[in-house]
Amino acid sequence: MSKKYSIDKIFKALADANRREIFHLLVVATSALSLTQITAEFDISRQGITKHIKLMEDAGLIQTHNKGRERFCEVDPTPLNEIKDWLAVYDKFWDDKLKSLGDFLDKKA
Amino acid sequence: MSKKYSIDKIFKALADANRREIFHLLVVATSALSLTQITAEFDISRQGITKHIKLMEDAGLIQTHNKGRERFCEVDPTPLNEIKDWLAVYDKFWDDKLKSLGDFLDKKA
DNA sequence: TATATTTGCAACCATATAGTTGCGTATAAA
DNA sequence: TTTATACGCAACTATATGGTTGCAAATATA
Repeated sequence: MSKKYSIDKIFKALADANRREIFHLLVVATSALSLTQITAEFDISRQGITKHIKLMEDAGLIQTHNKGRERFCEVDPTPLNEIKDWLAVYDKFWDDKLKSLGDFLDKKA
Repeated sequence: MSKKYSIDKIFKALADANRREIFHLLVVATSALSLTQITAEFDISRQGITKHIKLMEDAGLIQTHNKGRERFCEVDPTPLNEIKDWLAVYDKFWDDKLKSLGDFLDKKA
């Protein structure tokens, strides 16, 4: 089970409020949205949106497909698992640490 | 319960392999580490490390204190909760969606 | 066919990032 | 007191980021 996406790119993609809003918009949308539709929800230009989409696509968070002259975007939450896995390592570490502290205290008692 | 740390800064702090390694080093360390001690583990200069530490300190992921001529760093995992909270929103969203799909199918059956 | 819409590409700008080096200063050790 | 260590500050470089505009091409509509 090799890592499909770069965790650097995933963290970077999420480290921007506009991109997180785009992500949110695509999550709650009932269907794929075109670049123009997404642009309509923001104060930045279409090219700005395009760049954000590109970055998120490279991170695996968004998938796109062309239909006619339009380009539709939809969200793919899979890469979020990389972040969850990264976090889980430390949760486990601190959990184990607490447990061994408990064992230590039990022995003393 | 207001958000103490900027989620932008937290994501940004973690979006760099060197910084994640510094974080890891400080997690597994049994005590606080000085800048020189941290620098010894990396291929970049002390000033480079200093800059990374600053960024992580601004994100709340590291706390520092001076002792004599040395500056000690230790990790603070609290800001990771901001990320967990952010992720949880979407977990809940998709969970609810699945549940209502289940309800829908139950009614049809 | 002529016009309007959606997009991509390229150039550009300002600022941030990731890194360096040099130097001065404070603290500790000889 | 002299020397060595740990650090901060400032300047500098190269590249990335977040944004813009203008223009051309493809597709849809009148």
